[in-house]
Order: sequence, then C-alpha cells, then structure tokens
Amino acid sequence: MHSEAVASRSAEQRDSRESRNGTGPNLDAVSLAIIEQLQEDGRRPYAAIGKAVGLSEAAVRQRVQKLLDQGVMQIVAVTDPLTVGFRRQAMVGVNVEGDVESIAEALTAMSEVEYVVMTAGSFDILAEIVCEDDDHLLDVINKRIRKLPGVRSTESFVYLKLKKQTYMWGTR
Amino acid sequence: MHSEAVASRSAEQRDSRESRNGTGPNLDAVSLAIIEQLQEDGRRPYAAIGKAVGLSEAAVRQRVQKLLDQGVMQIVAVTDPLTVGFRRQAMVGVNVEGDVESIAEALTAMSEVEYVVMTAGSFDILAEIVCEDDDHLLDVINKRIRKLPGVRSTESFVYLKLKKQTYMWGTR
DNA sequence: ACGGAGACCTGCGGATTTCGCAGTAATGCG
DNA sequence: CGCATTACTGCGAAATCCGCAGGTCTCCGT
Repeated sequence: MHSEAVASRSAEQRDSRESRNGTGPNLDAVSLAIIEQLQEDGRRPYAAIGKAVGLSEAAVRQRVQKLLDQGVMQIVAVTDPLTVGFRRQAMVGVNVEGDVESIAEALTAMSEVEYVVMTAGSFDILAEIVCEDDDHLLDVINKRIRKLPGVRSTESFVYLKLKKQTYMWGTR
Repeated sequence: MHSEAVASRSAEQRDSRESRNGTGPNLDAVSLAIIEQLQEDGRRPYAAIGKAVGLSEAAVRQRVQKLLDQGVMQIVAVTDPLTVGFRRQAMVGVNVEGDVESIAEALTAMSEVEYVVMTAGSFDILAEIVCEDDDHLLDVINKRIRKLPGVRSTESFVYLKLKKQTYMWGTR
C-alpha cells in the first residue's frame, strides 16, 4: 500500500555506491532519499519522511539514528556568520613542505577553523576560518598558521559577501 | 524559577550586534543561545532548549520559527559528499572583469554550485562545486563557468579529502 | 498623560510525533 | 537445514509540537 516511492530495495541497487573509500558504509537509495528529505527540512517528522520514501515511521527513525551514529550525516542549524554577527571570515590556501596530513590535523585542531580540505592544485590545503574581528583573524593567520612547522606559504581571501550556501546536492 | 541562564533580556544587551549590515535583523543573546543549541543538535526539543536558555517552550518555538522565516538560520542535514557518494568536488577561484555581482549571481544559479562567496585577494569569487564525476566537473568549469561573459580566468582546486566540517562557531 | 498598536512571553489543552518493544520476514553462513 | 543477524512493521505510552487566549512591557501619537 505504500506506493512505489523508491523501488523494491533488494537487488540491483545494492552496488550503486558501496565502499568507494574506507569510510563509506552501505548507503542505498532509500537512505539517500531520507537524507534528501532532511536536507530540505532537518526537523521533518519521521512519518512524513516515511510516506515520501515508502517506509514505516519506525524504520525511518532507525535508519536516521544509524546514519547519525555512523557519522554519515548530522542534523544541525547552519547560519551565515556574516549575517549573524560582526565577524571576519576568510579562506586560506596553504602550501606545505613535508607531511600534508599532519598540517591538516593541526589546522583541524584550531577552533577558529571551520573547514579543512586537502586539494590538488596550487594549494595543498584550503582552510576556512571564522574570527571575531580583524585582529583575531590576523592573529590566527600570522601567529598560528604560518608558524606551523612545514607551512611554506599561505594566501588569504577575506570574505566580503556570502552569496550562496546550500546543502541540496543530490536533490537536483 | 527558571534560574539565571542568560540574563534579564531587557537592557544593555540590546545593542550588542544589531544591524551591522542591512540583512542583520535584531539577534540578541537569547537567540544566539538558541542557535547554539540547535548547532549541537538540530532536532533538540523546544522544551529542552527552553530550559537551557531560560525561556518557555512556546517562546523558543516562536523564536526558532522567526529565525527560520527571516533566513537567519536553517536546520538541515549535512554530509560529506565524498563520504556519501561517488562525486567530485572542487573549489574554483574566479577572476572577473566588470560586474562581480552579476557573475556571482550566475554562479549561484547553477545547481552544481554549493557555495559562492565574494572575496578580497587574488580571486574575486570563490565557488565550491559538487559533481557526479570528472566529466561533469570538467564540463561545469570549462563549458559553463569559463563561458560566462566577464570571467577573465579561473583556477581549480580539486578536493582530495575533507578533513573538517563544523558548524560550531559561537560555541567556543 | 492617556490609549492603542506591536512585540514578546506564558500557560494550557488537543493533535501529532517520538520512543521502546515485541513480533515477523529476508539474508547470510556454518 | 537451522541459527544468527539485519531490517521492517505495528502498537501503546510518553513526550513533543502546535495553536490560541491572555498578560506584560515598550513605543509612539494624540
């Protein structure tokens, strides 16, 4: 009776996107659909999600709990810091000599750093930092990041205006 | 009987971070505290939040609704696309001649673009794009972004590994 | 100063949702 | 084949959400 929302979930979709990297635990089309629902509204009731994806309320609840436990997704409030408060934000490109991973770890450990990604291209690492004000920003970049052993150089891009911020990939 | 969680909300905190830019509607310490609660867990019950910030359940609910309506925050599920699926991600730095704003708008309109920010520094705009695979990525960069009139040059940073992604600023 | 509009909060039922648990089908493996 | 594991359904009870009716306070305008 619950329509044909997603398919029979038993056969051929089994291998659509399994373990690509080590940290990619089984994630079938139904879980994907659940995530999409929660990307539209993180507080949507389980029953409504169940109706949309073709599952019972309890099943959705169990799946969501597992996705959260596994760390596959998190349900959180997100804001534009520039809108919310008087802060300074910047993206910092970092060039490293030696072990990139350890530098990335060090950046990750800083509370002002929101986002760290290792990249291919003319930077080894991109890090987004959020600060109270200009002094704080300068401090983090010059006194903390540039002092890390192995950091060869950095380049900063101070944010002027955030134009878009979505979490809707997969929902196109 | 609600303890002294946040203060008396009537006098001096009134001007802590009011209208800095046009889009910054009044946002007092209590709303900030509510947002912080929801940054830890987007599904936390209103009553629990109320206890934490010193407000009734109904008041929290009204405030949250207003914050959502105003677009100050959104409550959503977030994931690491690289963990979730077989996708390619990249940050693209763009240099523009002429109207930066209109290029930013054009980027914003693309569904593959997750994040657009206007910056100071050697790029005018940074845009994060999420794609199905390499072909798709190449397509977006070369056939779409580079073809926009006014785009002088671009530089791409393909993501290799996401190391950190938090939404906890203000909760330090 | 008085009165009204607006913003914000509290306190309640009633509808809805969440939660925990027991029972059942499907899958994998020795 | 039989057993363990996993995932789903169906329920009742508890908790949460929701709308609404006041009440208080501030901010104007007359």
